[in-house]
Amino acid sequence: MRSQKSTKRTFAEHVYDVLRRIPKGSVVTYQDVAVALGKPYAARAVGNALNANPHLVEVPCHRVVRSTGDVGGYARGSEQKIALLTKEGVRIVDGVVNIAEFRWANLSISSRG
DNA sequence: AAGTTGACGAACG
DNA sequence: GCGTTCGCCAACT
Repeated sequence: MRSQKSTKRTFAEHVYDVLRRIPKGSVVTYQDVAVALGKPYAARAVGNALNANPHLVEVPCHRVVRSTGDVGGYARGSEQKIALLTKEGVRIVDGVVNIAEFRWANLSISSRG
């Protein structure tokens, strides 16, 4: 089946596809998502993509946090983002998550797998 | 086509 | 360690 990323679609669409690979109880940084797409410097573009938030319920956008551990922002409010992560088992303190513990390392797209 | 914006990141002071 | 500045990329106007 190859990866469908060959399809034109916007950069944002690829972002949503990557977020769906994030398991419950784990989080990733904007940079990790950008790297997974092959653009390690597109962290801002990733954030911009999530800003549109067209699949708020299907894509776990709340599992994306900043490299500093700060939960960053959320279309529904950072409070909601923190609440969702906490309910999934992610430990958040003062709006900051320990990415050293919860950061997901298998974010690669892997054409086959 | 060109300029502005933004849920970021790293470097500088 | 904290606050500010520059730099990157894609989408929107």
